[in-house]
Amino acid sequence: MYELLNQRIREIIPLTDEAFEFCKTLFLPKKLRKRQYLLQEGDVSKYTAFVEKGMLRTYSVDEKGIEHILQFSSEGWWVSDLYSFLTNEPSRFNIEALEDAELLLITRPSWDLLLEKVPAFERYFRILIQNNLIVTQRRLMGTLSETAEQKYSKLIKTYPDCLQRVPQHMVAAYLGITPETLSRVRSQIASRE
Amino acid sequence: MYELLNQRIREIIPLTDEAFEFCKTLFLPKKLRKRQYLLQEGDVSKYTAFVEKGMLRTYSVDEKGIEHILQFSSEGWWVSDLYSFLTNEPSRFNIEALEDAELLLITRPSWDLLLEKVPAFERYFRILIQNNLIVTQRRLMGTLSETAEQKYSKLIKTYPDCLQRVPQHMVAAYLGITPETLSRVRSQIASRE
DNA sequence: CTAACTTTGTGATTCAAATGAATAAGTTGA
DNA sequence: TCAACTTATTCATTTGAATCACAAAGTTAG
Repeated sequence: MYELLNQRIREIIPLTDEAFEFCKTLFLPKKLRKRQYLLQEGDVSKYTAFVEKGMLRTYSVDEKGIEHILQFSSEGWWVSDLYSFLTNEPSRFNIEALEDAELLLITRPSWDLLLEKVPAFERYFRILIQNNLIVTQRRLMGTLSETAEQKYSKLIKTYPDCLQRVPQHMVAAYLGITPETLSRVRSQIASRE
Repeated sequence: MYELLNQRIREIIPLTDEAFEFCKTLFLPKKLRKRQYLLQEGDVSKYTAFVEKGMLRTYSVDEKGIEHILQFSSEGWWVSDLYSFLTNEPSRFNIEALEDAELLLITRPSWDLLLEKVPAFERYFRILIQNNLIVTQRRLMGTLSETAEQKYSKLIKTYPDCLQRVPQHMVAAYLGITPETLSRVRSQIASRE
């Protein structure tokens, strides 16, 4: 436990052992069974979580009852509803474990303390959020310009592993297409080879 | 000049006058005429710009030649292609002045220096990027779940001023719909009142 | 001032993907 | 172990928005 967290942080910022020991004290280990929720719509996102093991999805449900997936989070990634975590407003998102998962949770007060006591973490989170912004901007532009097939093709190139672990109808909910369309796209691609 | 920058920074982080004086030395004032480009596709984004005056758009052109607008930037906002600025890779975006504009430019080396000498700026940019990520995530989810009319209605609620300054076909390119569809949506909304 | 260009609005037609419906295979748990 | 649920596929039909085409009003530069 904590090895992956340690490793991921040190890939981005240098950190003394002492600082990491302090960091560790702020996290709360938590296990989730498949289909358990880290966050449900209407609740406040009390924690930001680092994923040690497992796979989660962050999704919202629109007025027609259709689910839309914001992101999948596997080992080494962070997950929360940033807006709710920062403002204490109720979240519009659900965060659900798709596999049994092991998480490290940090509360808002602990997170503030971490940023205050170890200012290098301002840089760490700035870079993390920056990278997230870049991929989200790209996904947004792709959503506006690409066909269903192009979106799927790009996804299998970028995250081939994710598709092995996630059911197809959730991949469709991530791409913003119906499961039927995804099924058709896949069979078309397959027939061309 | 610099008053707006000063004000916007101090809304988010406290800063000594000395630190702001240093900060000022790192920026290069630049005027753009309407239709001039700050960045063109294929070039590296050498600068991040703070908008003192005017309105710009950041857009990309897809393989069919259709323009898609990532963002509009008016007074008090920052603009650049973050990815290109950080990696020195050629940009896929164009940044164009929609009105005569006054900018404050900062290069990557100066930006690094600013972060190094005044670490509070790590926090400033972290918060800035964080807010940008939140609105981009919302826009992405809206793109996946909303109809053309819902997207437009939300936009006029959120940025009513922007619509006064930007031609309709660019609003359409921002929403990811055609100018014809936008025209129809507008007349439908108007006829309902 | 006016010709060229930009911007907005409407109509007819087309198209990609959604919807609705049915089936079958795979998985889960009592 | 077998019923209940989940998942993936394939069909016919519908639909929201794109595309094509044109007109008219507004703006700009020489």
